[in-house]
Amino acid sequence: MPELPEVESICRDLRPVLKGQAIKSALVRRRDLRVPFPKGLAAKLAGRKITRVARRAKYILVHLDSAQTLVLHLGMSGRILIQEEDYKPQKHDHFMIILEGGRKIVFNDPRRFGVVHLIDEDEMKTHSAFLHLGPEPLSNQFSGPVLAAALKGKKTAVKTAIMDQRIVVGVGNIYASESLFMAGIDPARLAGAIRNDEAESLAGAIRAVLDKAIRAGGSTLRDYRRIGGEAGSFQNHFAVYDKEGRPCPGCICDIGKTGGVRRIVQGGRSTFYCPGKQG
DNA sequence: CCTTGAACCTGCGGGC
DNA sequence: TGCCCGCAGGTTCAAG
Repeated sequence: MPELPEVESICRDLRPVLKGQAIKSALVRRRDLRVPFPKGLAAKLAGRKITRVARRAKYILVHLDSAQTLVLHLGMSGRILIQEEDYKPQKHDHFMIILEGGRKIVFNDPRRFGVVHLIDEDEMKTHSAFLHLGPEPLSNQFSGPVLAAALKGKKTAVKTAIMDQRIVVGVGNIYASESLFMAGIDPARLAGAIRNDEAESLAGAIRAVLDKAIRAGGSTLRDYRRIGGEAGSFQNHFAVYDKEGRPCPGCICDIGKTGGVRRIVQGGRSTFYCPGKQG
């Protein structure tokens, strides 16, 4: 489900709700998601105060006054929803934090590809989840030259490469297709064959697409919601994702000839592109 | 080291 | 109606 824009939107929504709040209790309703819940999680959260909420890659970071950080990953279908005191757990509500005052922060994830860690503050760089992450695309750590260097020598398709979290974080299946369209690059091109000027354009496109998507509150296809249950709206602005057979925006190609937006499978994932603009 | 493909899990929509 | 298939915003692990 969530790529960087969705996770960032959730963090921004969560920040004013959680910052400075004390945790009354927590409820763990099954022993694992993709990996087991941390041992003694509920006991370690009870009584803690939340100091700040941040994001790294597709992880939500809830910093606590115990010099520990609650790390949440939403996998494909995860949601975080704010509920009031009288809320009763529903299907796939696996984990819940109850704040002083009664509000509940609910982690719901049908497919259970999500992850919850509790790590020491000083593990932020050494923990296996963060060890091999690439640069944040919206930071000044990321640029055309940085991307060009990371793609150099890679034998995978450029589309697969920009979804590799070691190259750049936060880009998933939707925004990979959208960024390559904006940059006018054929997704099947070999990463190692991307020229410097193309890497420059692609880096800019990644930033622009992610930024626009954040401002739209992310993309809602099925599972993703804001913390109040509202949908994002960037799905209304997709150029190519899930648009097979349709013309791309402002298309000048002969649809009768090209067949419009094309869908291919790369690394087991759907890729959408315009054969005219990205040929 | 690198690359690829399968696996993890539930739900939904389409075709028969 | 029911069943089977393919498909879905991600990551990890084994095998080549």
